[in-house]
Amino acid sequence: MTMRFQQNTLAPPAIRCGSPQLNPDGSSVMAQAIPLHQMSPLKASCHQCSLSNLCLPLAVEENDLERLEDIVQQGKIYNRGEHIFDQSTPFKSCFAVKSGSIKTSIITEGGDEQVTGFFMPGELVGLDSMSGETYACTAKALERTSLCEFPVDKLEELTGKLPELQHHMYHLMSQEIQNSHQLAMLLSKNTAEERIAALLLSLSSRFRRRRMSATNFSLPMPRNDIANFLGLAVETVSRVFTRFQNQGIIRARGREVELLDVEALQMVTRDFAKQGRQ
Amino acid sequence: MTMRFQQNTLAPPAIRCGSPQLNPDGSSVMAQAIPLHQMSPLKASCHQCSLSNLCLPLAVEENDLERLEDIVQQGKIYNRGEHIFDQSTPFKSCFAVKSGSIKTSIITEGGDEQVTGFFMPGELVGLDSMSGETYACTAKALERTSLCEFPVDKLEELTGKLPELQHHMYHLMSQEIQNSHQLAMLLSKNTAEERIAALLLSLSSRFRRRRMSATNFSLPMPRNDIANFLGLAVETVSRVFTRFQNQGIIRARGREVELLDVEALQMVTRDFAKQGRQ
DNA sequence: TGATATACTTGACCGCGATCAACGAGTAAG
DNA sequence: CTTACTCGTTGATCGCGGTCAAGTATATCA
Repeated sequence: MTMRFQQNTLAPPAIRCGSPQLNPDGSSVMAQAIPLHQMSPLKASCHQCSLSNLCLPLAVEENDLERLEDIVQQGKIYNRGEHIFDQSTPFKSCFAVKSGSIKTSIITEGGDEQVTGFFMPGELVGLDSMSGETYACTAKALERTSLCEFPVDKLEELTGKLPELQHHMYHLMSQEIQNSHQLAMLLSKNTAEERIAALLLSLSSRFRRRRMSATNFSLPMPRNDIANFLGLAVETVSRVFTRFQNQGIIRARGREVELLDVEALQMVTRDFAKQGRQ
Repeated sequence: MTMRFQQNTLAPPAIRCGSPQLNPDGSSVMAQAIPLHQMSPLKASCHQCSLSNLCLPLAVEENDLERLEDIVQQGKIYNRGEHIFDQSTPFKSCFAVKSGSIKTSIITEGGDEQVTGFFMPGELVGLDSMSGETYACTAKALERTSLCEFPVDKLEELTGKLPELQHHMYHLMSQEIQNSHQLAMLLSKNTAEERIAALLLSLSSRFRRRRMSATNFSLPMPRNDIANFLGLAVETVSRVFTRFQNQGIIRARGREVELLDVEALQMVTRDFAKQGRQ
């Protein structure tokens, strides 16, 4: 019983061998429909969560789901721009994004920032922090965002009892490493156009996973964060966006993006320019 | 009882808060002294291994060490340049470096390579592969290298029973993520000189951890791999090495390196050029 | 309605580092 | 010894993308 769930990947689906497999049961209820300020101290209900096939419950038997619900604190709401934790916050919990989106970044003592990831509903934040007393990065809500909190001590205890869950944790962390390697690859080998194309495709496939439009979505993050994440200047990001637009590959107005020619985007990411050489 | 072990980090010690803590018992037996072709089907002896305070045994009680020894296949020897696994090899095991060193890299379908890490004695390879059917990268011995093999199915089973070991696995994987983030940061923000200084300091601290000279060592990898890892051209690496040499910061002849002025190297990594601005 | 940010775009310039090319040095095989 | 190879160094040129600068939305708030 091997469950696969690709979290937060940058690699275009075609490259990442075996593109994201979706459980073919369409849960139709959208996560966004959560009533505001649902500060319910009531018991969490992973059972009813529309993301249960993406999030941690994915790896938990129906019978054991209750044990996961016992440890999770559900539904904390963060406003746009709000800090969730930073490098000086004592590490206590991992967070699953329920709705909205967040960014994580490392901030050096020199003051400059490196965005290390964007996290969208169903994805788990904080896996990079499981080796220290404080969080290894800073997390900020990119929009109004709802998070489920998993205290790590409880979580570790539970994974010790549920082999499937433990396996899934290894799985997720391993994938986080792979994503980061992909990012490194992107940063060291690829042009500005290739990087941006890769990001757009990554976002696209992550929207698709949530059964939303894969070609028509709005970017959760400002150009600024895109630039930082991809190791570019904001101006360059802007230029590439307009270049893509002029080529008819995308249509972008502000954060609203429409992918007009996904194939073309994929062509950009694969190194067709370099193919002649090797 | 929290054990800390920094594996394979790129961040200069001063940045990485709380520099690597060493268990103050100096085990003097060198790992290199392993007789060639010791294909011993005999039981492994983590007890006697000089790296037991760096490697997985670090997180296992004296009493339980035997259970770890039960699952490990010890002492496989690989020659310089020899493949250990690649992206098409079915994922089966993680490997601990016993002596020598290896590099891991991703190779795209386009044929170009991105070196994702160098692994030295006491460090665990394969953590990025725990989410797929095959390894996520390609591993190659940089020199004559001896590895201990941990079959993952057995390992997962064991970590389910030994909470300390499970915790340590999370710890290591988390650190792998952090390292990769540090690399991404380096690649997207830092100049050639800063990247190379960071690598030299990283290697230095990893040699120190093994109680070897932190200022006088020989690079396990060719310039080629350094360049690839740091997202630079070989020529640039060469130029920076000679520049550092002319500045009296290092002395390098071939792979033999001597760090003459560690402080200066640290100065290079911190962004003193940028300090005026922010 | 205005004012003050913040986000995004576009243009002009220039520097770091890639690229191309040649060369030196060490090693192995004949 | 030559030949062929890999590895490392150094020089000359050029282009991508960073930087600086100005201008244009789009917000938020008094």
